Amino acid sequence: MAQTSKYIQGLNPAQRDAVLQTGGPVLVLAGAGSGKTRVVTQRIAHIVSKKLAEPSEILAVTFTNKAAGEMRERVSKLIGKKLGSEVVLSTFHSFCLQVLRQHIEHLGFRKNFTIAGEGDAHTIIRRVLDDLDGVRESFSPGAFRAQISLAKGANGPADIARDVTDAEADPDGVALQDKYLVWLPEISERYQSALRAANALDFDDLLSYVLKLWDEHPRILARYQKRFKYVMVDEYQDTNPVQYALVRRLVAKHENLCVVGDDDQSVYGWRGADVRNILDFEKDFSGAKIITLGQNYRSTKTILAAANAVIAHNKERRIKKTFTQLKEGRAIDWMVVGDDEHEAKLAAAWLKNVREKATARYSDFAVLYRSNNQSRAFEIAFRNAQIPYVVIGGQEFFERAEVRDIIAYLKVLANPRDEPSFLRVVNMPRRGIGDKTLHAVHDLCREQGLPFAKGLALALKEGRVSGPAEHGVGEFLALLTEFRPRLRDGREGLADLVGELVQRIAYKAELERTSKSLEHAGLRWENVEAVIQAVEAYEQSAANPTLHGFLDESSLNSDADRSSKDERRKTGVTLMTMHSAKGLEFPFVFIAGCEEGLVPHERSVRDGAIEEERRLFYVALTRAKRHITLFEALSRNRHGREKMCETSRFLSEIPENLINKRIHAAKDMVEARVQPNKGQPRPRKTSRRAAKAQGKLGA
DNA sequence: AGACCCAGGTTTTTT
DNA sequence: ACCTGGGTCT
Repeated sequence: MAQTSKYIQGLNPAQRDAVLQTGGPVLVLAGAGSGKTRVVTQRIAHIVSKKLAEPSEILAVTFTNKAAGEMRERVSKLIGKKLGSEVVLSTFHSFCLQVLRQHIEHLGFRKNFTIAGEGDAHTIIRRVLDDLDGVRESFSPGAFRAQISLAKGANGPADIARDVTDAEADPDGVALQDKYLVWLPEISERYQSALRAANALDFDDLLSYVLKLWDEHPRILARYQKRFKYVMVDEYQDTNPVQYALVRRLVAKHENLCVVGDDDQSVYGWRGADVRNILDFEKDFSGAKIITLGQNYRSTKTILAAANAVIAHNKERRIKKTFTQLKEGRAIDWMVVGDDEHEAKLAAAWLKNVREKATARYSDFAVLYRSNNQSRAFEIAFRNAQIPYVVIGGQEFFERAEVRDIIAYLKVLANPRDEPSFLRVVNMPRRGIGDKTLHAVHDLCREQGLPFAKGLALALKEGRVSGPAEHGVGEFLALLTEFRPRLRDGREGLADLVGELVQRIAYKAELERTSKSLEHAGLRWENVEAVIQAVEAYEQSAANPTLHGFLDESSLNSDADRSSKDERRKTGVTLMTMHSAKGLEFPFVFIAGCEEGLVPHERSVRDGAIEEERRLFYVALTRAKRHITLFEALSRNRHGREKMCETSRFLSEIPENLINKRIHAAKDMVEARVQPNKGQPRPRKTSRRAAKAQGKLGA
């Protein structure tokens, strides 16, 4: 140990290599459960302790705030709180936001720009489509939004242009659903200029504008290159082309780049992640060292063998051997059930059974499914069986209408040009300001390049606002003029001010007026109170709290709910999608809906994305430490129709000796299965009832 | 402005 | 089945 760092103790040889290999580009291929986070954190500690760099000269990038938080905690445990806090450890987006808060004026934005969330982006696109004849009727805003985001993450507008030229060159070759590509450049351009006019950036802009900044201002880039002697990227298989380009620029000087990831766990291709980044690493960074962390510390031999066998069917991958020294464990159980209801009921009974036999806690179990709507049956069954549970996913806190209302007020106060936010609050609560007034003001602003609030004031002064709107406009302007300086000068508490603002607009009364029931209004009011609490929490934690600081944090932290969910996860069964399960582990994992159409999903089959679906199934399997139960339904309620299902192809890829198949469904249904589509027509109810009756025998 | 009705769509999610 | 969004009527 004489000359090695104390931070390599207790590591296996591969992990040690990864920690010690600090110079030059390194790819750490970290199989599931191979102690990846441990390697990254110890590597940072090693660099600091060997004085290879100051903590502030190390940049570690993750994808989620949660991952960043956990990593910071673990680094702090190793090198102390003070040094730990100096390491630049953040998500791609928050790192880029910091860069832009300093330099955005080079790109023609004002320093007080706001971030347009998904809701804002949607609103802008809707308005863009309204201005274009005939587009709104044929296409939904969502399709454009998704496509624009993809293009911006891919390589900027150039990619859109190329797609469209292809489409125009061969109009007949374009599938009907791709016809909207023709509209894309126009809409994309209008969307971008609307954002620019609003002095706002969407999430993709945060990244691509940093790239632009660095490319147009090499001296700014040089400062960052010089500062960050060591750069690490977690979950590298999830990076998109823009993120790849950012990393590439940043490390061009020192070339001390360490990326960590697992190509077999790349499940975000549909949102722009490019597996080639990890597959081609040594081509992109010459002289790269590749270190494989193959030892799995999580799962039994059975589970790992099953997962390995499944993933071996993929062609596009780096072959890596993963192994475990843990014991054999119990065979995987494969439950064949009648339908989705039966699936959930059997799962509940089976769960209780396993919990008792293994003296496990509810929190040791997770139910994983492909799509969120599958949670419903489990929620009902678990409630009936008195099994505590938490559903992860669904609507995010900051996307709820009442929360967005309050945030929109704050955004307008922070950035008077923020048009989507402005339009959201100008007549909320009702002030008699309708379309007529807004159109007039909008034109005025466009003519003179004024922020909305200024335009509103001018319109009022010039008598362009008439009738009931006049009073309302005056009231609204008074609100802005009063609160803007008070929020800006920082003499009063932020949370207090927000509370006062909410009072002033009589928001509680507004909720009571617009809600279906008083109870519903109460729930929504709780969310408003939660916003104020979030402001308070931010004020406590930030060194120098500002309104912008809070808005930035809440934009980039849409999962403010997360901590409360994490708390509840400690007491109950976790219900979530396979995607959200990535990075987590549970002693007992139930995988629901192992059928063609769900895993792999029918749309992925159509798009030819089978390998990604297989990786998703692999992720699901490798979440389990002790035991997996697979559920397969013979028929399933899809969009209100009962449909016969076929077994997921992935189940046949698991060696038979690792599986214990049990048929719980009614015999006649199993027989009907032999010829799935030609089976004699049978009233749906009958088979359902049969399945239910049989369900009681389960477990 | 708000209630009501019909049509369409429906994977995965973070920032 | 269920939710959203848009259009229409009061």
